[in-house]
Amino acid sequence: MCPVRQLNIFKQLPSELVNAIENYRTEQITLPAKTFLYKQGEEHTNTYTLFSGWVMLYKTLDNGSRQILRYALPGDFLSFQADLNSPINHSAQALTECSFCVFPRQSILQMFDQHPELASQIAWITARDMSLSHEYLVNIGRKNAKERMAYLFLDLYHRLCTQMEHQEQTIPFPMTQEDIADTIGLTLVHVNRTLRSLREEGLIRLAHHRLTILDYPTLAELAGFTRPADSQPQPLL
Amino acid sequence: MCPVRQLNIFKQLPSELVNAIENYRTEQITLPAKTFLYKQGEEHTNTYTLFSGWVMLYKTLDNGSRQILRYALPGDFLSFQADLNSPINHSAQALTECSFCVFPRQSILQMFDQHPELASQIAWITARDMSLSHEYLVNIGRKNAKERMAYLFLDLYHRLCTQMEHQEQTIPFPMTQEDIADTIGLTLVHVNRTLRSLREEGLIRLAHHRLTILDYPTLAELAGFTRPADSQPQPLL
DNA sequence: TGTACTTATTAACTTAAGTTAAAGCCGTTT
DNA sequence: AAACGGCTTTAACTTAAGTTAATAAGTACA
Repeated sequence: MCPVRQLNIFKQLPSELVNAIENYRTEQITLPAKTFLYKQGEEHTNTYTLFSGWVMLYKTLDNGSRQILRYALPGDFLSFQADLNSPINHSAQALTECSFCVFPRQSILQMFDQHPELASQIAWITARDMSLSHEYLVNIGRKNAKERMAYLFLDLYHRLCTQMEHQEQTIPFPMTQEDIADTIGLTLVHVNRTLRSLREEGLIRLAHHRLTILDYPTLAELAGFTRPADSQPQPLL
Repeated sequence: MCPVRQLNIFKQLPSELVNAIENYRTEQITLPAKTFLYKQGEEHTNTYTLFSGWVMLYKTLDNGSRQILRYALPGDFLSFQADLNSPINHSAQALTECSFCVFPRQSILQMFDQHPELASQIAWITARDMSLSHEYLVNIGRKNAKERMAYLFLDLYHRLCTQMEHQEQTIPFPMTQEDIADTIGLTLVHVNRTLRSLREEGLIRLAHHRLTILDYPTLAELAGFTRPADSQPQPLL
């Protein structure tokens, strides 16, 4: 049984409701790093919540290039899309070993039926993801290489800290420089150059898949990063 | 009373439900072109559905630049954000004269209470907007100027056609070249150059705020545009 | 019907980021 | 510990897009 209680999606629900949900059959699965949870173009019948590990979500273009849409962290809700009957429009690939709770469409349908509060939680979560997606639009559309990278680092740093009560300046960083490039709309080579420059200015340290924020204020100023309001799920309206 | 029945958000609801909703007090307002529905940083207590006209939604950066997030077309749902208690994180400005249905937070709260199906409609709509936002991330992050512009034109063309049973190759185009620039992450001057090039290749005509698609297949190929599945609201799960 | 303002157009020049290519590094496997 | 593969780093060169600036064309309204 999946430890449902700690997931974002269920965090603010009254506990008798959570108990009810735990009684639905939900499967828990584990994936090794680099494997796919699902691939763009597949039919999908499940939705997932990420329980542990990092997942990257991306779209692939006809010309073979890739745009990473989002890094999913523990608690995030995956594979929810407007048209559940169409093939899924992006891929989800594990960056580290990951575990998920699986909700077959049928279970969700039943849960919605019996506990309509859930739908408003889903709306809430989708709206929060939307807001993140808008931030990244601004980031890619209107900032230069250093600013984009600083923003990416701070966003991940913050999302991880709020998720995990994690309070160091160092976070795990499982992505490669190519992943960074495909996230912020640059090339691998330019990411490397920019990284060097941030390093030489003493703003960050990034090595062996660990990122350290050395000068938070300067980095935040550079990124145009304003600490997001601490966003716990809450009654929608 | 707002002609609620035709709005996206209510389209698939059973008609006795729509009747119930029409009984809530909803105000209808009209705004002239170039005025604001709301501005980034304001507290907001209403949500809106756009009934007629075009609205642009954008974020403003500290350095004064602007990233347009989305053009809202008739039927779209506005000002819904994850944290309804925080100041709104973007601005909404009318591009043409617009009319809206206003739903005070209190009305929505009541409606949700009595008709939980509404929440899943909201989730559906938010997920659809999310998908559009992802498309634009790909567009800005991984395409060159001509491709981005071709994509923007085709997206608007399609969204307008599905909305309005509009079946010409010419659509109204109320934005300036500066607006285009702030949508696809380019400068005004480069937009003008790119526009000329598309015009010289006989792909489009754009003048006096009207856009004509002259060579759809070539434009679609260039943009990497695949016609989105006709996305009518539908039962969520 | 002219004046004022906003939008569009073009040219000349600069620069940030892309491309290609070659080494070097690191972790894993045998 | 050698050999392999995937990452990272750097350099040299190219180019797409940015900048600045000047002119022209629309549009609104007094």
